[in-house]
Amino acid sequence: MARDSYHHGDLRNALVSGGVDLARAGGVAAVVLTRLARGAGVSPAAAYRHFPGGHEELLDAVAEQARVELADRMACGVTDAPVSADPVRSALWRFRGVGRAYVDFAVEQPGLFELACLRDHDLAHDGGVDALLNACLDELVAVGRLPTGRRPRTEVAAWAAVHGLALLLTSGPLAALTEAEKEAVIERTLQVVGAGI
Amino acid sequence: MARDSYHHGDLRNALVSGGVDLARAGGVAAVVLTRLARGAGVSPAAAYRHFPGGHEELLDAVAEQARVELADRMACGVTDAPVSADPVRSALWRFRGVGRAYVDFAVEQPGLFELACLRDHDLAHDGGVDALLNACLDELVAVGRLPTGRRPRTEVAAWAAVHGLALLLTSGPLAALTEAEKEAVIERTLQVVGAGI
DNA sequence: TGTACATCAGTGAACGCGCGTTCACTGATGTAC
DNA sequence: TGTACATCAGTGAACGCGCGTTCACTGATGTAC
Repeated sequence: MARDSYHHGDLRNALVSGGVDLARAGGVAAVVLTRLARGAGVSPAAAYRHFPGGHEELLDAVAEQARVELADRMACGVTDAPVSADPVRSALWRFRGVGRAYVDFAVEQPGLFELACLRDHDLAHDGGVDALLNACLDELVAVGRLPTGRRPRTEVAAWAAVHGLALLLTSGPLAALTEAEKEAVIERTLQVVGAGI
Repeated sequence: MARDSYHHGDLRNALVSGGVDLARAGGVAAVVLTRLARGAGVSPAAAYRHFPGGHEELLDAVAEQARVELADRMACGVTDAPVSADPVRSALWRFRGVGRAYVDFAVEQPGLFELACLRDHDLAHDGGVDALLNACLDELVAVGRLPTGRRPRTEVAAWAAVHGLALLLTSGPLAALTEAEKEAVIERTLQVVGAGI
């Protein structure tokens, strides 16, 4: 954190990764520019040289990083899914894995998850949440599990279910549930979505 | 708003309903104690006589009111649902109606919806969101549409779907959708949930 | 190879805003006698 | 029926905190000549 020379050398990255740490611990509200600068051993004004847009721009950068971590986690959920001889089963496992990863990330990193949901009004970026989800659904169409006619907007339905579940579990009425109960409601929700598409 | 006598007479109610108005317009962030008192024609300190817990207690009261409005709306969604000769179809329409009302409320009153979701960690209150939803699911069991074994935690799955959808539509990436597209994603989501339970 | 100078990354101190909260005090109300 | 007094609902002014943001200024870096 502290530095030797007058110039920091990599302040922008230091601020973003410090912001991720703050977000991990306390969500959006914890990502305070002043505290962040102090954490990097720098005066508050120094941050403005790297983020001309001030706090908002800094928050966007941290949120983007959070989104990358979420997407990574979801990609793992797909990769690590069991593989069956039956391509339909395999596709369902992957679809399930991507949803499961979304919820798991939210439960394990509620602060980062909150950031990831922030100001993400751009649906078009590749490699993001929706791209991964869409790939799974496309595969379900390809293997014949999901009729083409029902493909449109199915990604929204699936996303809504895991998104809502994530919020109910982290910042909602289900936050007080035991681990076992959380596990059970996650399973049931994924089951309903898997059966309903 | 302005008053004639030195004593207001009904300040507590005036503050709560003023809070609802502010929330309707700007969500939680708009429910500012100072502004609220000014709106009621009263000094800020006066509010503390009716809400010893200060801002937090006031917010709780406003949130409770928002929850009542949401529950009313959901009750209408059940009441106004089409009735069929087939009890299974009727039960499904009512189930669908309750979810639809939840999402509609969120879309039409995003500010109030935000309040309603705030600090509602009490699942046990009757007449609330979960009570209405549970009643619909119990009916689906009664008419034989939902096997008893699958009844547990199904209310969470259904809630999660409409809750997530509501948030994606109001404060999420789907906020920019056209009315027609919103309508379509709501329909598809309700369809998936209805089919999946 | 050294020197002048533009440029860039920092300092540190302070400002300002919004908001929740407090405090000593006052105006009205109602009740005991 | 009137009067003293406790009680309660208000006033208004100010405090304090947290935080984003700004400004004049300084320390380091690198490049032209």
